[in-house]
Amino acid sequence: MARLPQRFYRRDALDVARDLLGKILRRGPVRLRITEVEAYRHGGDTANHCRAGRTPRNAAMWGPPGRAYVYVCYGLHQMLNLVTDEDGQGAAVLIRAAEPLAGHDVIRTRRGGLDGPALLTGPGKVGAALGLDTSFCHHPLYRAGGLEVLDAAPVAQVLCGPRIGIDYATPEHVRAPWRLAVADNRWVSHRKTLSARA
DNA sequence: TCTACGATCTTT
DNA sequence: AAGATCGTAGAT
Repeated sequence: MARLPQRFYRRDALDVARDLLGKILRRGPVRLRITEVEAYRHGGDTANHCRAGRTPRNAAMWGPPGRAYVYVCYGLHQMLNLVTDEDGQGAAVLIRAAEPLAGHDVIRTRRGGLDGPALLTGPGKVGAALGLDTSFCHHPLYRAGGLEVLDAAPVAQVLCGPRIGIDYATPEHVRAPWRLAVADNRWVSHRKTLSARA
């Protein structure tokens, strides 16, 4: 399948998040099917890294869309985001989980190789599997080479629920069901707090 | 400079 | 239930 064009990302993060489910992340021999995502939206989302304005860390998140925003969490996890919306909005989709399709022999986690069914459920594991670090900030995902996102068949049924680890946000945004996941798939974290979505 | 704190993961 | 582990942001 072809790479997703830049215009795919140039709309609201929640819409992009929904349509990213089932798409393919590729880096070299490694291919991962996206199974769980979170939208960090423009317009006052108090969980969004851009909520307090532009900083050196979040620079890539302000656009242009279709590029990577990677940041370090808890000092050790490399978190992959795909930048969305128009330039200057400060929005992105966090990749929370993925199903390994190819490159199993190359995929690594913090503990070593791919050795169990629970792996790649959690954003830190996705970043490790793709060997990412903050130097991937601004990397264009719609161009050939390095890290790419490929088109694939749409997902039939989607689950949704509140985002994980954002208790610092306002109650409205803590509750917002902006975490989306592929239904009936084992590569999804925090299943208990997900439910059916229209 | 100093300090507090994570869009987490693992082990206990 | 809590420790690991360190870059970032905001305060000083």
